[in-house]
Amino acid sequence: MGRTPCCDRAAVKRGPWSPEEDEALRSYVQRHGSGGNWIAMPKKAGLKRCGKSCRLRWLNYLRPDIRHGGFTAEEDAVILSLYTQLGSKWSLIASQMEGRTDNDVKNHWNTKLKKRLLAAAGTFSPAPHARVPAPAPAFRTGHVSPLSLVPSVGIPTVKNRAYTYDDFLGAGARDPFAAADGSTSGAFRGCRPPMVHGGQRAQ
DNA sequence: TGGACAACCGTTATCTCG
DNA sequence: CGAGATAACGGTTGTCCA
Repeated sequence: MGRTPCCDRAAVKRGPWSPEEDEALRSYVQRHGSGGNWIAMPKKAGLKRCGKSCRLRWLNYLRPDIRHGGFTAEEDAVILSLYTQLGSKWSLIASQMEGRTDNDVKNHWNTKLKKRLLAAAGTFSPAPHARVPAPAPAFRTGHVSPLSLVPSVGIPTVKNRAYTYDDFLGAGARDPFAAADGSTSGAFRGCRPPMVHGGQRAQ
């Protein structure tokens, strides 16, 4: 609705990624990181893709620490528990689960867990008010660190602990991939790492 | 204050499998 | 061919800097 597109649709390739494109993106990010600028990166990497598309592809698919599918019952429990506490804060939920992306968690919820929950609610509790746990009011203001809420939830955790900002600074210093991907930044919405310059954030 | 950017999340498109 | 799973897109929001 009257919004300028993030990139020139005519000039960029869209749709599914080819293995060649994956390889180009992977090798570029592994060698250089995103260069601090996803918008400029595809050009440097020789990709005819929107920077946003590259970023998403890397974060959701190409990162070496990503796991796909095969959600365990424990992970299901974590998602369910966090969803009842946080609502659809997929990035927050994903940040509590090793190797999972917000997109993965969201897809898993929408395709499996939601239905399962509805079915279970229908079986065990016909009362309308008891069907789906009402999500907690969304907080997007960033005035409160969302992670600070998680330890009080009393959930089974997949990770040993919740990461802290310092953990990621440290990980970034050790691991070029962690430095490049920004994968867990969602956990720090409202208390993000400072930008270095021109809107770029230190990872 | 507005532009640029990353991050986020809902929705849609595409693929896969029965 | 339809349903389910997954990948990608579109639009919004929040933060930073000039």
